[in-house]
Amino acid sequence: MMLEQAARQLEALGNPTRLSIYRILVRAGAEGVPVGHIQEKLGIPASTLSHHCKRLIHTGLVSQERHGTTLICRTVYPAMEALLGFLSDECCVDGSLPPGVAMPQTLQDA
Amino acid sequence: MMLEQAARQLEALGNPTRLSIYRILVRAGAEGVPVGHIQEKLGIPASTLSHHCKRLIHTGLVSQERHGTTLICRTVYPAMEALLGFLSDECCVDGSLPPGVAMPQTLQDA
DNA sequence: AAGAAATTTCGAAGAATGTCGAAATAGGGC
DNA sequence: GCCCTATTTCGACATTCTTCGAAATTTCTT
Repeated sequence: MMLEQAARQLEALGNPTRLSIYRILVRAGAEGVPVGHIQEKLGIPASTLSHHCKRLIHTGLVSQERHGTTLICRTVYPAMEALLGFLSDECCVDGSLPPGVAMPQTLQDA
Repeated sequence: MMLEQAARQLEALGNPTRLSIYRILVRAGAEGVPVGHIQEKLGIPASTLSHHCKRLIHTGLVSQERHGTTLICRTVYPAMEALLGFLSDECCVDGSLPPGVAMPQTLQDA
């Protein structure tokens, strides 16, 4: 059930705070970002941040590495690529639309 | 805040049942799929399915069209592309990894 | 207009989330 | 060993999900 895994990761990203964290990490690249820096940028309590980080880590989208007293978070790119791949393959997109698709209609809300 | 919108859509996809629904719709293409057919495939109560469909529709990822007594659901491809675009741009991936990324490490769990 | 078919809306109940402060842990430096 | 910094863990509480049956709605058919 690859779908279960994908759902867990999508759910993890489906929270404004966690998506913000993830974006910060992706943009930081291989260097990674100390938890403390993320906290400064987001301005949220450490306990809340820690909770969200744990959730991201648990799904395999993010990894952590200790450097002295600071914990550095990093995007796990293969995981991200796998997720995007799932959405593109299992669910298509990438230009090769599924059989019968005729360049769809627009719609924006929420 | 494009991020808010993306988070809402990711959250919508971050549920196994809804991701299954979405996958069925994407694979069906422009034809779309009647709610009843989705119910048969998933084998869940109509009220539950209706609830999940509403959620997907509310985020703009899915649209509905009436055909007599049946309601046909369809993927809103532009929305999907926008979401994938957000993940690829705001968060990169597509080969053009962010500054400093050196082809990452592996990691799978959860 | 009556009846049947396809879905949605309406509660309700239990499970899972999101947040936050206080207290506990891990690592380094003196 | 003690203190300081960086984070996590531990409740706790309010909010939002998830599910489902029963009843209401919409539309077509006769």
